[in-house]
Amino acid sequence: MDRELTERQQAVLRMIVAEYVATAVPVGSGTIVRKYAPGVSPATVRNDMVTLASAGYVYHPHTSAGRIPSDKGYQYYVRHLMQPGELSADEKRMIVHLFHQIERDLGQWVQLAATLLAQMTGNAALVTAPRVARAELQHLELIATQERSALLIALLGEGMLHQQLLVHSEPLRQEELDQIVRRFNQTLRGRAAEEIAEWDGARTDLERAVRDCLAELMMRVDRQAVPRVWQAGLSLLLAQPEFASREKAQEITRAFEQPTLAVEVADALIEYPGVRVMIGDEVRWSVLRGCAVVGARYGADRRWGAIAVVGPTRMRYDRAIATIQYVSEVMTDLWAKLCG
Amino acid sequence: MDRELTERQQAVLRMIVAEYVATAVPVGSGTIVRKYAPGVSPATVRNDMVTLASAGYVYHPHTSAGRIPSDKGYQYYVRHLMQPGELSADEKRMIVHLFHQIERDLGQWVQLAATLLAQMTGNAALVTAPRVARAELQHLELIATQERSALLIALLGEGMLHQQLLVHSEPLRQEELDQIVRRFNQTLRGRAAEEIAEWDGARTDLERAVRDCLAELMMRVDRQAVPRVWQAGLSLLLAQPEFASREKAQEITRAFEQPTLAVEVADALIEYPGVRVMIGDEVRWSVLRGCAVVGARYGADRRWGAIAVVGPTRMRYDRAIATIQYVSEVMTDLWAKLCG
DNA sequence: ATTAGCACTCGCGATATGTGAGTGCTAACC
DNA sequence: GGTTAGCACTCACATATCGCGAGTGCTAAT
Repeated sequence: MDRELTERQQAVLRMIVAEYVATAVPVGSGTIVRKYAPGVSPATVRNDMVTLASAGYVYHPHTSAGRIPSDKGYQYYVRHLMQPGELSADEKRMIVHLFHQIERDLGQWVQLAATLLAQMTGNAALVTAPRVARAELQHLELIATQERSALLIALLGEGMLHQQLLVHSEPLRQEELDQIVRRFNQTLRGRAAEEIAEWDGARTDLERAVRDCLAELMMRVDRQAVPRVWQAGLSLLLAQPEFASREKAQEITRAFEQPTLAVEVADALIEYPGVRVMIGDEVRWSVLRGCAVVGARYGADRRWGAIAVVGPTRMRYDRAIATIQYVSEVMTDLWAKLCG
Repeated sequence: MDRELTERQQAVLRMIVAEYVATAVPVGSGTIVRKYAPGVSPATVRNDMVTLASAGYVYHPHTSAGRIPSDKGYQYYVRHLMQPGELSADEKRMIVHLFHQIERDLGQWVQLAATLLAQMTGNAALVTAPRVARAELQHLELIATQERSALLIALLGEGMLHQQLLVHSEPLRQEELDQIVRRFNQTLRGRAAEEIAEWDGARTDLERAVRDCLAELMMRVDRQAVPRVWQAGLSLLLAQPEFASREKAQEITRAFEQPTLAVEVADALIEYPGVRVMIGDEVRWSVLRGCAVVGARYGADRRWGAIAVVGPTRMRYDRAIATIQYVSEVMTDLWAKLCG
């Protein structure tokens, strides 16, 4: 069953994938001959198709229809047949330009990445902000807002700001807070949530309150499996014939509404370097049944975020891979520049 | 044409709206008699229906179908016929509880509002973070991150944090930055972007760089018509029969993907106090054709955010209004507590 | 190994038909 | 005058039927 494919069988599979990705219509032997391989007879192509079908690379929805690549067929295509795509110089310029335009606004470029990926690939995109396994304090600030309350701001190891309200029983003075901030920053830099919670260097009630508030914030960040998530391009997905039926459309929309999905996808992508392609049963999330995911991590050190394109298995893999590859590189560079 | 409706005609309109909202099926005279008004004959109801139809409150899709409320009919219903709904004590408790659970995480409760509104009304929800017409500096912070770059953090009048990267030609020392921060906070508190840009109190290159960076950030906030926007419940909308067709589904999905929509809706809601109901042609955004919007502002002073429920005109208006009413109150209280 | 020939399959769109919920109208009724 | 029974009429919707044609699988010839 699983014996080697001949040259021509591989070519036929490649053609079937290319044609089906482009048209979403089952590909018949006639179409192949007409468009791709003049000089061979349809019957010959049909014979190869039978081989491909019995090996599980293609199938037909019913007897008198053309062939459709199976998940296994797409996997084989991506691994052995596809010639790697490359973004045009113009596109690369545009990407770099867009990212550098908003270079200074840390919050926005993750959202830009999602929009960009969606537009360039014609599919939906998921992007998560970088996350560390364990939050470490990088810098603390306290701002008095009302008489007895202050805003506690923590810059954590992953380079993101987090905030929490601190309410105290006594009136607060900004100078007092500044002093505490200075001491805490000197002493607690690089510490994790538990270490801060157990730290016994707090001398006053207020210091203890700040310590507890900070520890609580960091524990929340640790616990919270939901870093900030961006997505884009759901409407592009709904335009694909795969999601023409109402159930499918609702299913995918619901899937995109739960932020946990993006987080789980990101967790998988963060494990290894490089672009990862998941097709069919390789996509382990049941809500994404029938979808393919192309993604990669970005960032550095142990601070990784993830970018991904989600679409039907009938997808321009070459383009998706090239886009993910390039955007993740640009973001990694930018990230290095931004937070050392 | 526009003469007063009789008691019974009003009752019939109310029944048509109630039944159509519940079932989404055109309402016939038989159904009305069977379910709501035993003792009257279908012919009588039909006569009233003719009156309602010629006054423009109802119509039928074709001759031999039941009646459907028109936009005008819904408007009349909301203004004259509907008995105001009220959330149950349990629901109120739940809302307050959920908001207080995350009370201290300023970033999350706007998102919670969206999810909550969507779930409680069965429609999509839009929520914008509070926004001021003109950004005013409340507090500044600078954190050295790399040798020549620092993170500039500004707490602005609307109570939200904004950040921007500051890159300098000379190495930066945190103590130096702290001094600048102290001076800037004393001098520039309450100032707007232009005032800061024109401020000539900066003495060193670094101070000038900080001033320019801060002014740039605040101008960006001013310029940027896009405050942070949350949405939820799109999948609930797609489950409604109004969006069963592919075009409708794509149209509404695309509408929700552009953040400008939420901003424009919010701008309209911020103008007046109280719950606002927009139906049919009262909804001025073409992408929301055929939709109704129930929304209100929240916050205080000149710092308003907006919450809104977006659904088909066939909507449980009583419930939507009660929910918006209550949630906006809770959020306004919370807001007052959080940022004075 | 390749190809021409051919009978066969079956989804799809077009057409026809029956059904029934619901209407509008008229005339009788209270 | 408002209300109601009676009745012919309308029209979307569901179901059944049918022809078309793209595409297959098999066989036998090259």
